[in-house]
Amino acid sequence: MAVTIKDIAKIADVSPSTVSRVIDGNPRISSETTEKIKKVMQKLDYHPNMLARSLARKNTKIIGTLMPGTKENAFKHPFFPEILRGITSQAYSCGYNILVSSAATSHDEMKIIWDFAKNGIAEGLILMTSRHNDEVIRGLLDMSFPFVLVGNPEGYGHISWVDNNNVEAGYRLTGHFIANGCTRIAFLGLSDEYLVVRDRFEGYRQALADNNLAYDETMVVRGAFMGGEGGRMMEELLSRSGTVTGVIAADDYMAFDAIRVLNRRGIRVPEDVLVAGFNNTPLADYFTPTLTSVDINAHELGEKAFQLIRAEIEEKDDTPKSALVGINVVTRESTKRRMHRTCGGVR
Amino acid sequence: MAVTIKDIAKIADVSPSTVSRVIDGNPRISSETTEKIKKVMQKLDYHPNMLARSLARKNTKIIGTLMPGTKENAFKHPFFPEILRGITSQAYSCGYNILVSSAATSHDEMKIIWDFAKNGIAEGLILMTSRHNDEVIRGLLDMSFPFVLVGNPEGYGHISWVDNNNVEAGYRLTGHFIANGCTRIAFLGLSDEYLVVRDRFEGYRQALADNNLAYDETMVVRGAFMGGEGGRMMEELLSRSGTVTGVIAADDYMAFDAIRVLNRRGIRVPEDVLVAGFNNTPLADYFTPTLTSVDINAHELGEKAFQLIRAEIEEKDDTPKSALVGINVVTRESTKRRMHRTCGGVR
DNA sequence: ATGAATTTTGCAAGCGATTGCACAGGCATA
DNA sequence: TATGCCTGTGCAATCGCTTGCAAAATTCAT
Repeated sequence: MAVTIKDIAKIADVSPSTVSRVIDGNPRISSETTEKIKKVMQKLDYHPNMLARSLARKNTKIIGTLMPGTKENAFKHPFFPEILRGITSQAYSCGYNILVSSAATSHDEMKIIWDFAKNGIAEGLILMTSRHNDEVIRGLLDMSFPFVLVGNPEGYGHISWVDNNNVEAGYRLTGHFIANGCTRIAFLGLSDEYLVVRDRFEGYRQALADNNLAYDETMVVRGAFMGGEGGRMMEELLSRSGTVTGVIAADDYMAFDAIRVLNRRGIRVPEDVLVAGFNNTPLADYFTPTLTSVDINAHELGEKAFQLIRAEIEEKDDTPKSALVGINVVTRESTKRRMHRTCGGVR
Repeated sequence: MAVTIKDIAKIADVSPSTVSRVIDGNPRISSETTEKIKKVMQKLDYHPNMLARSLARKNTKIIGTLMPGTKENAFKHPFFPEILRGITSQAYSCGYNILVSSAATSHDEMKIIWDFAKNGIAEGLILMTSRHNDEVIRGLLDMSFPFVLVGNPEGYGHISWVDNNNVEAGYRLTGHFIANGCTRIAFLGLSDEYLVVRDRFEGYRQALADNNLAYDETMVVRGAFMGGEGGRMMEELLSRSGTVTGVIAADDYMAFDAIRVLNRRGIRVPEDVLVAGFNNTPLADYFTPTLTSVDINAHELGEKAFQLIRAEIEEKDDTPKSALVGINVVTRESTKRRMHRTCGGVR
């Protein structure tokens, strides 16, 4: 088989323990023997067997991750992969490895998490599925298995998490509309399903309030976060009575759909109505008009998540930590106010 | 610590070997003892330690994967994550786990692969970065470490791979144009960097030939596969002399850029020119006009890749295997021929 | 030269499983 | 009763590496 620590020991004429200590960089080994052993390792292209090492040391330097399964068609949203990239890049520079899995059903999801936690292969978990079985979280908590949630921790008690400040995101995007002279701003896609949306909406309300704009329920349309309801919602909005000069959609794709409906009715964006979304999908740059959106810095979300879990594992400090990752409002054509007149609006 | 096989053995009043055999489903254990042991395992919520098991069995049921690093800004392209999903879904149903890593530099990339292969943690590798150091492949081959390449294997000798038939993809897409009455079809984005592109181009040429259309070099514009050169290429094409009635871009994003240039010049798609791309990004459905594109079935690519590597590992048959994954031409507005007149064309 | 103090190294017992082989019973056959 | 053959279990070595503790080698002071 492959070359083992014993082979090295034999050839270098020392004991395996000594070799082991050299691998570990233990200062108790004289520099001569260290040199000698290193040379042998080099020559034989020796790589320590991680499994054996992990077994003996009781640490694997492996973190498990669960990506959203098919149902959430979340992979249409490039931020999950981007989070994953953030995780792996940090992991790499810290000498960790990342185990990924994805499950179609929530039952499988739970099974995977459970295995990761129980079979000793992962030392910690990063959870990035949007909704979790409470049971899973409680289970992990009970066995005090380290994990961090990417997303809003609300309702899960005292756990570690990283997230954007979505209230701020909503607030700042709305502020951008207001700064552009919009006063009749609609919100598309409110739902109870995702906390992100609720928070973004909350930011929207706060911004209105802080700018002395009345909150108008007829400007809010409810609908699923994902699932292509944007068009329907926009139509519903238009069928109502009030004037609309701006539309904030809970997600970029929703905004795209909304814009298409507007165009179909001869309403121009941004000339007549300003529109923006969230998540800053690559699409936003290619759509016509290019879409103003809030970037959530997914890569950083992943990096932070990894840092948190690593800290928890290595420092054996299990008091929950958390981190907020900043957002950027990326302004593009869809909210570019014409200078020569105030925003027109429709109806 | 966690409960071990010995604990189970002690409580069930049998030896660890017997427990081990029950875990393994060994038929030599009587059904009574099996039952008894299973009950104990259940009660203590026992999960075998994968590390120990792997060490003893010399198999880990772990496959390593390398995702493209930042540079290739490949994550803009959702097919990489989609391939990964394909891999993980298959892996899950076969009881395997997937280790992912990503590297920024090709040096790091190589180091990762090397580690995966040498430290005994992965039994096989799925390579999905577009270009590899030949050195890596040769190294893997030399140590006869199982791996499969997602992409064109050309130039690597006799190895396992899965890929689309990109020649066919180009052929069929071009055929679609021709069937719609286009005869002056341009190809945007030819380059030597990626074999995919070369193959797609080859298909384009074959389709022209098979339909008795002359191949015209002035209809081909070279340019980088990724990197936003689509606009520039389209302009270059327009600055040339010939009539153009159709544009095939080597990639969707290129096509989007091209369409924008066309629109800016008052040339309408599809009324004046038909346009299509490859890869069927989600964007294709949202762009105006919606874009005809070739879907590469990334998910299936991933599934197949996993199946291949698994077969190679478990059957210990290291004769290289390969699989082609079918493609679909998804026709959308951008190539929808107006019925009342033939395709106009420009210049 | 001698004993103490300090390095430097080796022994051997794990880590938690697997597995070839031996062994204990039970049963049928001679 | 002895022999042979199953069937079901257990022993103990093994996988490759780590680590507490003790032994050996070296250094230093006296």
